[in-house]
Amino acid sequence: MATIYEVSKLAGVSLATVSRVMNNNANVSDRTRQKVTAAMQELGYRPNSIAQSLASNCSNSVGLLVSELQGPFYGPMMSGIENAFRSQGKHVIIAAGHSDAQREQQGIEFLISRNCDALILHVEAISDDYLITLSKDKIPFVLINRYIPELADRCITLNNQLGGYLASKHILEHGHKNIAYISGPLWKKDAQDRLAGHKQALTEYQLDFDEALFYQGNFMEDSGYQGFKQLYQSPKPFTALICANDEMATGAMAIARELAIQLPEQLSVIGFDNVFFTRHTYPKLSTINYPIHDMGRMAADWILANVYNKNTVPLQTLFEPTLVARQSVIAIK
Amino acid sequence: MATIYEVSKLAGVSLATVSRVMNNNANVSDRTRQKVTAAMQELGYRPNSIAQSLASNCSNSVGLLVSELQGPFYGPMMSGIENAFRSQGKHVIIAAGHSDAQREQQGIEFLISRNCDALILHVEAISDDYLITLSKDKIPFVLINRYIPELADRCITLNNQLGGYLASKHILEHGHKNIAYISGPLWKKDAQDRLAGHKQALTEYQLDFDEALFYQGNFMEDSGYQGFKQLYQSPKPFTALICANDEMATGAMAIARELAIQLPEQLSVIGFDNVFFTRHTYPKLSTINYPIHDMGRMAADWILANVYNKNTVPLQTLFEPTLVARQSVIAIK
DNA sequence: TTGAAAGCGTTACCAA
DNA sequence: TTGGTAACGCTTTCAA
Repeated sequence: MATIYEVSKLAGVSLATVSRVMNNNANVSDRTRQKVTAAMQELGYRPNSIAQSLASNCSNSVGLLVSELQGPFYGPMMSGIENAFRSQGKHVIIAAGHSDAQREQQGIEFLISRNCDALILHVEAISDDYLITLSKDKIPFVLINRYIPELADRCITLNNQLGGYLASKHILEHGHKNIAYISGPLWKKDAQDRLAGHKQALTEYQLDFDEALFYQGNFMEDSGYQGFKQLYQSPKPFTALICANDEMATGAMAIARELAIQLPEQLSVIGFDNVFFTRHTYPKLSTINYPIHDMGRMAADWILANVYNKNTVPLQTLFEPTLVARQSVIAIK
Repeated sequence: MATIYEVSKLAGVSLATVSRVMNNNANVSDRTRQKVTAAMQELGYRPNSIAQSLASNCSNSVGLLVSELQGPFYGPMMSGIENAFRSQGKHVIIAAGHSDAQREQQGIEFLISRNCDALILHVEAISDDYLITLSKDKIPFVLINRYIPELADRCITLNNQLGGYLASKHILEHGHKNIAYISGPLWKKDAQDRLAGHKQALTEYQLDFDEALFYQGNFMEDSGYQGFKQLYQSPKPFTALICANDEMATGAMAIARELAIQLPEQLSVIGFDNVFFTRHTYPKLSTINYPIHDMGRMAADWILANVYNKNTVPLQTLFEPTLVARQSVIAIK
């Protein structure tokens, strides 16, 4: 591989000059620039990005930590992020944290050891304290789907409470009064907020929240399955079910069908997230849109602006969910 | 950040010695090793991986090019790969090629410019010739889901023909005789092979392949939808539908339902790939399992063995599909 | 506008 | 078993 040294020799200029035309930075005369460019072409020169990183103290890489590489939620987020960075010549290094505090921490350390210029973190289990401490290090990072007051400006979040409210309101508007709710694990802030939104809507409609119609799941399909089974066995009847995410809604629909419940005639169901497979369920699942792709893009923009000093779109940290009404919610008879 | 130099000073040894204990390579006396380790600890020393890369001419990074970061297929593959590498201290840089020749090529060049030690490529549009030429460069790579005779030892593939055969046989065993087929784009080898397997099964059952019951889709959901619509309008009746992947099967099921066709009573459907959402369809989709996670892992193992000289599991390049019988295929009445 | 030279933080070779 | 020192391929002052 040709080096900058060979280019400079062939072009009859100094290293510094070659470096300048590469970064088309300083003032280089047209004539010189041409000579250098020609030499590069002739040698098929490609700058060594590692050497550039070492000399400039900038690796042009950003670390991305997600809970899972698979599953419907993170794909669109990664996609938005990769896109934004690649067009700017930055690359993204991925790691999975598996919603486990220790593995998340290992992931972060791994990414740091890779000399990333910045981090995008979708972490769930790691403590606020750890992140606050981390923010005192020199490595910049942005948080997706997590709000820590001390780090407010780098938290890109969804208004989960509003989402929960919209879901419940949609159900309530269809005349349902006996509504079951399967939540996410309540140690997670988003699960809490979605539930809070639900309660808010209930209050608005002068309905009481009924513990007997509540089940705490873990955001995974199977807990929707188990949750529904349990709720169904309770003496309380209900005509609608709100699930705090689409995966649990899918699990619930599966068991409902096994129990020979007609959907949506006998039971209206609504999910949350609007992952792509909600289009594949039958009936098509009504849900709340989580603009995760855009939020990923925004995280990338934040870093482009704050770390790489690029001009980007105006930064935004709070995103709004919207209702996606499909066919799984119908008016009560 | 502490450097190796400060460590050497604090420990009272040379740079070389510190480097040795880091790579716990050469013969270092216990006493010296201890001193150095203590010094590292005291300074909170972390090696600079960029400098290591430059000096050792090894970036410890491998590039991963997939068609899409989102969608159900690539997640499990990326997951298998990331896992295998991280446990070995390698990191993976991702890029998307979007099934477009030019973007795939740009992706490869981008990854090369990042000084990856090796590449894992899931490319569809780029030509064999390009890849053969690339193989003459010094950068090693392995191909997933693509077979090029000249590069046979680095092609990790599925026996797609067998898969197509299994799918059709499953349908045939249930007594169906009028079978429609929605294929992938036939410029893709996997689409061809799956179709060939279908024809093979047909022959075995002494049935003719009927052009009127064939539609060429593009592996995307909507082409399943459109394909079914068209097939259904043709005068030929059919009792079973084979789709060359699960996404198209989902699209087909959606329109079938719109047309008030009872599934699976009036129409049996089988897909291909066994992506996770096949569990969410109704009826649950029978399909052919594509062990993409394992194949990703194997690609990683190949690189670990051939590029990083690690001992791994025995290498395997050809994988076998298996039938996953669920509820979308029933015997003809 | 250009060049010389000192880094950047390691590894790896050659001596001792 | 250790140390000295030249790479690795660039960027970035500082001078000219």
